[in-house]
Amino acid sequence: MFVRVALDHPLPTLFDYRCEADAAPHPGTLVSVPFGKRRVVGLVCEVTVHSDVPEDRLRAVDSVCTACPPLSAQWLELAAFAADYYQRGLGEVALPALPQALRDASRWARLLAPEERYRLLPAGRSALPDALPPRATALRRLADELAGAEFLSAADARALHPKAVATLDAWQANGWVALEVIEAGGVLARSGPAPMETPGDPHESTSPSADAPNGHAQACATLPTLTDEQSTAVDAIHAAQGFAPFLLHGVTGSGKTEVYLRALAALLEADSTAQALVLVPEINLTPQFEAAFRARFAALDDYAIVTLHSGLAEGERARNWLAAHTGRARIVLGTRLAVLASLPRLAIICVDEEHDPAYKQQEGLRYSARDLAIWRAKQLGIPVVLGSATPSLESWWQADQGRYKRLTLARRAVADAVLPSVKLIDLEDERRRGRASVEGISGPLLTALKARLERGEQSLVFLNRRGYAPQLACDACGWVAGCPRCSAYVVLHKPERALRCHHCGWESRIPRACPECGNVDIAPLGRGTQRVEETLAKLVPGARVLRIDADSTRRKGSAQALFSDVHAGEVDILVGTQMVAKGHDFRRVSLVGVLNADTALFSHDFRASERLFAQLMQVSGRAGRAGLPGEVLVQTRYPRHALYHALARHDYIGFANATLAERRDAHLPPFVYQAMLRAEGRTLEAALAFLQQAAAALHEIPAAERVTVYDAVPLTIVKVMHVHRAQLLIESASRAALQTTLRAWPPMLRGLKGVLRWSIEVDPLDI
DNA sequence: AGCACGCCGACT
DNA sequence: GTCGGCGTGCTC
Repeated sequence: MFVRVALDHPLPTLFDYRCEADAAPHPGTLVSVPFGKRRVVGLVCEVTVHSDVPEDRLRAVDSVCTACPPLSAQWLELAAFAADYYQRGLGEVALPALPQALRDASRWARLLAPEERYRLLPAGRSALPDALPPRATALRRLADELAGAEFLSAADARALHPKAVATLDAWQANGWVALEVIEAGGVLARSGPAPMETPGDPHESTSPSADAPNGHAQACATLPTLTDEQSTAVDAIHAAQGFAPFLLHGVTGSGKTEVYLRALAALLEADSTAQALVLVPEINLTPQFEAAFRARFAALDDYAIVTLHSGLAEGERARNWLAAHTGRARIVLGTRLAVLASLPRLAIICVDEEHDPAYKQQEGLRYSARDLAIWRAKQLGIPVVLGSATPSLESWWQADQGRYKRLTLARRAVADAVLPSVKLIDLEDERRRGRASVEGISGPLLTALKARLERGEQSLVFLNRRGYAPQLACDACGWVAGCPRCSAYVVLHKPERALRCHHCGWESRIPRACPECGNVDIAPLGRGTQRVEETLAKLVPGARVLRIDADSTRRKGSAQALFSDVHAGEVDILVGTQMVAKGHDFRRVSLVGVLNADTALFSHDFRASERLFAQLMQVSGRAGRAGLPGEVLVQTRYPRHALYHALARHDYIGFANATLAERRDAHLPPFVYQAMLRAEGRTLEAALAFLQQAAAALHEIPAAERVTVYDAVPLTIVKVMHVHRAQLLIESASRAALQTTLRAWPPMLRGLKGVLRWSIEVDPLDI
């Protein structure tokens, strides 16, 4: 017997291996096979009695993974669709979709072994670390690890200190920690009391059901009353038969989450094995959703609700993935990678903030999790709910065409909560009146910030640029600090006293003088979050200013801690990048200030304004969610720009319709379909030459007659890590013509030389 | 993608 | 005389 195996490898072919006839694995099974000099894990796609590969070149399957039941035919079909659509090999799609632990044959046995882990109990949280001798650094580190994560596995503890497990057993005797044993397949046995809600959890104080005792019946008693709009939406989803895509267009704070919760509850109650998939755009949003889902579905056990995202430890990711795969998990909550999870009983998919660009994977297989979610729903004949206050124009257009059913939540769900008032601060006008901004903060914004501080309300200042200043420049000769590996300026990071390249991570110390002319008067140019944080601490005396961005949340779990501080009211002014704009339910924020948004208005990227509008609507939506009157102040030099006018009127529909009309006239997506060929070469010339040959090769593809081919151009950041990059855009009004062309292209491209790497991206977001 | 083989410049 | 640069080619 032979098996045809998909491997994570750029060639799109399957590889044949011999196997024993009586032990032939089913399709969908993981196997370990010899490949060249290595052993790799592959996925069995077919079992046959014949192979075209000469006998002497065939090798035998090494071992078969029994820890994991075979992936279903439907899942293989999903992987095959994604591979075909995004022009990759099946193995390149299927294997990276699996948790790393499953791709390492030496760990298969341990996945079956029961796992022990320790969880810090409230008693331990208050007793530790004061009970420890001040110099017991190893013990303190152990306590820190426990406090910093939900739990600590015995293996991790042992890695920390050889005697850690003995210490943990002693702490367990004290009632400080609980030992949990997870049997294979995810059965949880506890040795201590059930863990309490962690203090500082955002939902403990705000969600009435969080305080309810366990049990579904009790939780039901405290369900929030639905608005008429929410009821209509829930009823429509509930009544859906078969494949039913919904576009849930709900203004910020209109209670889209409640609609997901009700839609899920109906399906999960009707079928005790049904599974639901809920996607969120950012890891940071999973804790808040997880808390809401656990509170609502308290009757389900711990493993019935699992998260899947790249922030999980490998072991936990494997366990959660297996829980989904075996059907034990009823609700899977995750980021884009969760769309490729194996869910044998999937009955509904919700995609929250469906417009968010984060759903587009930007390396490796560049898939759109939202688009794959819709494909999965269609494959299975189930409902899919796309929620957003600012739907992507693609989805909005689908709804216009009647292909998605539109559900509208036009009002905020909390009684008395209305949409915030949006005011534009004309920076030119301020300057003309002699009221210059101080360090980028205009007078009206400063006044508003001080007023909120006096009233004990919180403010959020949004600026989509991290670091201290985007450039460090010399006044005398015009030198600007650049990255030696990339064609980009380096960003000044003041707390770390470093210059850092945001494209490759290169870092250096801040020079004392200009390396070109020796002038010591080099100065930061422009503003990032660090600089604004510093400025606000100076300008608003007494305010507790907190910055949340990719730099301040680099350490694992720190984002959650920072957000908890905001929810607990320990922060007066929150400064942040888009990280703070998305989805968070800040109850005490009544003012949102937007700095420096104008740059996106005149971008060459035709999607820049759509992104900016969505981002500003999102961040505006953080204000006034709990009934406080909310105010949004946008600093701009173009107060008459149509985008800002639509923002001030909260007029997504007007913006969407106008922008769609422009796109139609300009023959841009969603009215054409696009694909991008990118090439990386040692020189720009090599990359461009490759793309020109690639464009010429299109003449040999008949379907390409209906495809428009643009000129090869360098990327905006031409050089990253000493590699030069260029791209070639092709598009067609016919999806089929584009797909046929794309299928024929890679074999030709593989024959071309002179380039380090090339890749095709279908439906690119960044042009 | 890895990982080999293979052919030309700076070091013990 | 070797170590090691990355160009080319193969993996059932």
